[in-house]
Amino acid sequence: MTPEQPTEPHAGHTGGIERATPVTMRDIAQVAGVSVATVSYVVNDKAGARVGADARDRVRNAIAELGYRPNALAKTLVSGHSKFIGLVADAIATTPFAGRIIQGAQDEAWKHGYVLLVANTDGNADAEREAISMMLEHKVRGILYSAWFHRAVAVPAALAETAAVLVDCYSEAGEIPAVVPDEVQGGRTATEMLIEAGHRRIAFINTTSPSPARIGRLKGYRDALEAAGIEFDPGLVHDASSDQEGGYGVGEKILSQDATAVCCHNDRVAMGLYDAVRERGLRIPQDLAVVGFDDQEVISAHVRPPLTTVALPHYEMGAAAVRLLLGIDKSPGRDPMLIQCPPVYRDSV
Amino acid sequence: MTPEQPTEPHAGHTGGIERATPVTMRDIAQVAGVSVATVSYVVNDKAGARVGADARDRVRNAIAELGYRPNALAKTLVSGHSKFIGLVADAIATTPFAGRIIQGAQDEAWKHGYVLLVANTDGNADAEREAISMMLEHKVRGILYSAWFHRAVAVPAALAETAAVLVDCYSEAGEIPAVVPDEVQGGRTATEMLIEAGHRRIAFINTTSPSPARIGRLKGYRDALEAAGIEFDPGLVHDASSDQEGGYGVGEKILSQDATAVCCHNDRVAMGLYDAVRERGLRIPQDLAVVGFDDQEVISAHVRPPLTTVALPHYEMGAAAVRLLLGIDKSPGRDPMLIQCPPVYRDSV
DNA sequence: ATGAAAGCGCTAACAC
DNA sequence: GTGTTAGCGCTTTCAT
Repeated sequence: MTPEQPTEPHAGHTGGIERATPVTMRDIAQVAGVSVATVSYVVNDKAGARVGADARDRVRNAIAELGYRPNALAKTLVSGHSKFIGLVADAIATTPFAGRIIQGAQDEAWKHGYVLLVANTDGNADAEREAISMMLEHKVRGILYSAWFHRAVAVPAALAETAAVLVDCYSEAGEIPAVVPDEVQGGRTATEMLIEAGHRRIAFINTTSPSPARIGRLKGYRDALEAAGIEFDPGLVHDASSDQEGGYGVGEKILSQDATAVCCHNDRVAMGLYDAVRERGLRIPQDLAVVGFDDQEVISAHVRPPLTTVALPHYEMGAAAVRLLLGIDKSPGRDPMLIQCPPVYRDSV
Repeated sequence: MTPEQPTEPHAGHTGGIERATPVTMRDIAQVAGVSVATVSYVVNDKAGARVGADARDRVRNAIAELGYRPNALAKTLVSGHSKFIGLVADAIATTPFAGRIIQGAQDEAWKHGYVLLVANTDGNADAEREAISMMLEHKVRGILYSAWFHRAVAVPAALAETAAVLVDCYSEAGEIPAVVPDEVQGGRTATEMLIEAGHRRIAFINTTSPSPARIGRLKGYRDALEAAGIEFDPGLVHDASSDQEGGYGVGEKILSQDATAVCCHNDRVAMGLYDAVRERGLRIPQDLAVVGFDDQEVISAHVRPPLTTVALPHYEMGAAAVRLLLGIDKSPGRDPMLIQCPPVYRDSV
């Protein structure tokens, strides 16, 4: 050990729970009696790098002995690009939905050697700016900007500084690629499940808030009706807030009609409707067939009877967004990429 | 512009959605006609660095003009420590719980200038090893290892290589600091809400799976009973699976007893119990008062009547873990740090 | 008040 | 086959 090579490496962090001992390539080189270049070659299994078997072994041993970990940050400095993908979300915790986007993105990113840098912003513009700025400073490969429910968003200007993909949201201008659920297909699928079960008088509970879901799912409903030769009856379409209370509230109106089935805006609405139906001593699906939307598992899989529904493809959107970002999938031009909402068959139809 | 300074910066990434133009400190220095050292000083507002007002202005202008962003990675290389905190989760998407841990951790980390590197492992040991390894290579300040429900875990060996804190789980050996919910206090609080409402015959639905929750909450229940001078009746304690089906299943048994109130293992159990109660034409809370546990908002806030419950402090656990990791809070020795489970008053009591 | 230069850990020419 | 060396973008002494 030469005197210039201090035994004591740089002091560890102070405060908090501690750790020290950063073992570097130089340390390995020294112990193995080779140059850092050689160490680099064996660490990276460099193709076309001719390293002697003995040297290779000595390096391997030294690595095992000293517990060497390559410094990904230094690597990044050299190569110019990091293995980070940023994900800015407006509400990680509110619903399991954001979680599924994160998981889809993370799994797909992982496959390609990338890691997720996540930031929650609660929709706060300042937090958003800061988050994006921090990601940019960390030289992310790109940024996924996600919303927890499908809607148009005002894209933060800083996003233009890097590759970006919108997840479960889109920019009206269409300047940034987006991945969103196929609401129309979802609405159609939900309705078809009912039609296939023989229903002809199918009510539709729509949300009161203007959104792609409101427009798209209704269109899907009408498309399905039309395809089945069933005439659309506007009287069967009801607006309600998109939660349990909303579903419970329109229950009476629907039950007083001659509908035999209902498409609900989402699972929560269906859950409220269940209560209304039960209160009147009626049964699902015998007296009224119900289909939900979202496949919010805590609800749909466990109400009585378990709810037949259509799943919102959050996981797939996260994954697709990463593929788009990485150039593995091709962007479908200026229009958002539509992800299918698959049917989930349970017992309410 | 000297010939050695190519106008065209390093080629951007290829494939995927592109971006280029990494503006460096050298570019700024050149444009501002100063040295990189000076640029560094003004960028970091270095205390005690004497920079002329004119030079400072020129640098500022150049930064604005060229759109310079400091390279956080290079900074890290120099300083030795990064601003990353790793978060390894076993199930980001399954429940909103993991999301709340992430959010708590991320908010607290953010406050101290740290960013979260998240990895999902689905409980897969290989994925876990890889995730931790990747975090170590990125020289994280420390790692948060979290479970989505409170339990003992086998701590991956690699965790020993860095600062680590367990979240919503603990190691039997106690070698790593942990942050967990105070199950006993939670059980006591739940029971007290009932006692305060005048109930004396209080049933308790426990989970069938062995866990700190199973043991702790029951103890809290008994503590509360004892403190109120109510004798513990083992016949009032029922085991059931910890979901809606479980709650529904024990409903009949409980209703056939003379209990006037029930502590449920969690909100899902309570939701199932609601169904059983309703089926018999009984009302909550008039005929039976119910308290849940977890405060799983989609359920608790929206069943009819809204459920009085006790919240699992996921957000706080995430935040506390970060504070522990950073040395802002002190670790309570070998025992896990207990986080309070606060009561949430709604209408089922 | 400002600049030159060393060096953080690593990769990739290019020597030998 | 293996070593030397020049950076990657930045911070920080130490001169000037």
